[in-house]
Amino acid sequence: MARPQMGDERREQILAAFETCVMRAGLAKTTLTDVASESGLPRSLVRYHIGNRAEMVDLLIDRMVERTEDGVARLRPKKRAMTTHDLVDVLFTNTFTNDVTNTVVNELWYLAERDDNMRDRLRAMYGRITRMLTTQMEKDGLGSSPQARRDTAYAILSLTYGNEAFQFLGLQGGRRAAALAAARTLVDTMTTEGTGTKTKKEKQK
Amino acid sequence: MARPQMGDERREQILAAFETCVMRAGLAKTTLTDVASESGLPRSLVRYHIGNRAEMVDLLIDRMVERTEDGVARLRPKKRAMTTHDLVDVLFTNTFTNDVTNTVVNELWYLAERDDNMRDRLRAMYGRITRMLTTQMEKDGLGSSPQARRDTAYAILSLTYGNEAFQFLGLQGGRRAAALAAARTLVDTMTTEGTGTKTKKEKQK
DNA sequence: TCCATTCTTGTCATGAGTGACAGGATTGGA
DNA sequence: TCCAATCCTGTCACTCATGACAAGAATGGA
Repeated sequence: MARPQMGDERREQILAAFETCVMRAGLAKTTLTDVASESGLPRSLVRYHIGNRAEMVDLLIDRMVERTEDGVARLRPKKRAMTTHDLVDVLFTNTFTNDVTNTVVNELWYLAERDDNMRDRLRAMYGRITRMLTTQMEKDGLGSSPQARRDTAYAILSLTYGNEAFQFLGLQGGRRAAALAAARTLVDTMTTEGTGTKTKKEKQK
Repeated sequence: MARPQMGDERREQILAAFETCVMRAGLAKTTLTDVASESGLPRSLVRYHIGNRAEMVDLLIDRMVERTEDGVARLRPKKRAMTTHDLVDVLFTNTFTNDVTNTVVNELWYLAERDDNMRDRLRAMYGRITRMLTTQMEKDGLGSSPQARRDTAYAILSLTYGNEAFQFLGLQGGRRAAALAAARTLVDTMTTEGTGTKTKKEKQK
């Protein structure tokens, strides 16, 4: 062949610039020209390596979903045995905490409003987190049935997501702790497996 | 004077059309031409009555905030005395349940991402709901301190909001009940006022 | 009737964003 | 040296949304 291929590097460079632009102005308002000047490349070169705007957006979406899924997956191998409480803690402190990823993921939610496929992808993403929670609960002997575990996991995830939204809104400064405490309460009030007794007043050892 | 003023009617007509367009395609992608053809008016007439695009958007925002606040305010005079549980029920079943308003409010959240003023308005809106909750809790003798009440109210609101998001996502069909149950649990696990006795348990701190 | 006010129509210039493409430059291998 | 793949540059035409405005129509009061 001939000239060495710069394609991958260029694409990376362009997508990074794209992210920066989206962060600054939002997806809808980011133009090819913006991305070009942000990346220091002429627009035609961006077009050459990335394709048209739609393709560029698709690439960004893949990138974001992949990154988030990786983040979620990395939670699991937490060295020593993990309790449901630990997992909940991690959800509140790590998962939705990265500004740049978060902002772009918000864009994905916005897209999902009118894009079935995007909705599916998000659903899969959060479904995975839910499953991770229920699995952990089961390991810990929490919940009287799969249904009960799913319910609580769903509530916790909702709480996490809503908290993140209001946190961003700046509705009071330090309310994250309150949401976390509430999530812990939800875990504590689950019935224990087998016995069917409630742990309501039981301090978790 | 002279010709009768159509201004108000026209503006109403236009804003209604605007809403429909936003519902269909999103705020960013809705053009003056879209609104015009949706309302059956020529574009220049839309411009005459509404002004430029920015002013039109401002009007829509006012309209949405006002409508939501009205909806919230209307929760209060619920005939007979209301319990905190009732209020929570209403939050889950009534507040975030109107498709058209909801979709547009979502747009407001999206705007808030990069608009300080919008963020302030949303904060005020949800702050009002929070206050309504804490007030009711106090009436019912729930919570050991204003701080505790605010914490729980915040958690419940987060839960409500997150649930609404996932509900929209279609993450499982009927999980709304699970979120509501969780919210009720949070209320039930509050300490009671004055006596210092616990409703169900107390292990927090 | 006249007229000021308000509404309505149609058209234009401008600018932004996009996709397309012709042609040049660079590079490693035959 | 030559060649072919790959990368890069500059420019063009097209579409679309916007703001501006001139000119006309309707209407109720003086």
